[in-house]
Amino acid sequence: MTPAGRRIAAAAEELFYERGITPVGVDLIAEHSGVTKRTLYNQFGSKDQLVATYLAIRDQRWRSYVSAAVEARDDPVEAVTAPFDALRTWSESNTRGCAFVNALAELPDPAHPAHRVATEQKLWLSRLFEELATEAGCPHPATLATRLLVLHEGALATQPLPLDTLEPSAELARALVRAEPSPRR
Amino acid sequence: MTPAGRRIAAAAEELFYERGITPVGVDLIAEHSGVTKRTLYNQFGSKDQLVATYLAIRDQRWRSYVSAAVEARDDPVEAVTAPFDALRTWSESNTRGCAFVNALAELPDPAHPAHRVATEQKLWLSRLFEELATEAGCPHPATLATRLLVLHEGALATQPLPLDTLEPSAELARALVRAEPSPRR
DNA sequence: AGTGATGTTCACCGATCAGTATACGTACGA
DNA sequence: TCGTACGTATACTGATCGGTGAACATCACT
Repeated sequence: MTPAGRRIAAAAEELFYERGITPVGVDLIAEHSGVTKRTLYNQFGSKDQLVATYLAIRDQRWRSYVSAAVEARDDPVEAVTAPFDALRTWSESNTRGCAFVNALAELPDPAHPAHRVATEQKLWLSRLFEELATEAGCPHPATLATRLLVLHEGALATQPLPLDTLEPSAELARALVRAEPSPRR
Repeated sequence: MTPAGRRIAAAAEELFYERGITPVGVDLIAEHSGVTKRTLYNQFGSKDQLVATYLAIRDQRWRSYVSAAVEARDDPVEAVTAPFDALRTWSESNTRGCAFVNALAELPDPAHPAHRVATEQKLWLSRLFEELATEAGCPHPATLATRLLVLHEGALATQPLPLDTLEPSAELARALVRAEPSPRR
């Protein structure tokens, strides 16, 4: 990606996330990245393609963030709920909720690339939970993974409320992991 | 509300929910309701006001739906998780997720009436869970209510995924209620 | 010296946006 | 019978939308 392309992507990421996709026009993105609209179209071809790139970048950054939190844990049991710890610090600087859920809300067309990216992101987290649960020796990793995914998404979705849901969700998640017998311990 | 006003509101509800708020113009709503744009503005004054009305109507319908499901339960313990049963049938004909979460994704401005409606809807459900938990004799209704709310929103948010999360969420919710000692039983 | 990629400037396209103006019809209640 | 509310019809405003055309500048690499 060229220098101008990177500036465009950075501006698009911030504007799309903070203000939503539909209400943000390509002119605004070009202006914020100090670039002509012509350059934007030379680099990305269309707004839809720029949206897809925006989501892909976000997905990559988020996965790296979660993976780092998981690998920082030595205890395999603690590693299972590490994504909840990552969610706490992540959402401190991402107060507009999940970019993918928001994108799906704005783009009803299932053929839009946003749907593929969003679905794969959630499935990635689900698989991660299942793998971690298996490594921790939990007897029913698939069931546990589904429960943890629901708790994770629920905590994320209730962030804008004047309730503290993140810590209770993480606490319940840890309880669920501990409740399952861990033969390897 | 006049007959024309009702037709406009009905068309707005369907279009806003199915296609999103921003991409649906007032011309389209007027056309779908068989009404002139002039009539639309005579009745609602502005698009923002129409959006607020749309969300208020949806909120009212949803609360009635959940309340009916709760009141249909004789056992107070089963009543606690009745909103999860309501969610199952509700989401069968509402496949685009939560209208309020979607609206927040499109309307970042916290001053928009959509934010107030959405927040109050979630808090209403939270209070409902707490009241039902209290009536069922649960010793920690506030804690349980937060957990049930997170599970509910999580199940709702993961609906578009090719995973069955609704039934596992409801099952876990019932387990949480049963786990708490119920002195009244 | 030549060539292709990157980027700029500026003007432009048709379509759509939210919202308004004016004038006319129709039904109902005082 | 007269006024008022409800609704229609058509035309219009200025702004913004996503996207394009054409000409020109800069730089690196061969």
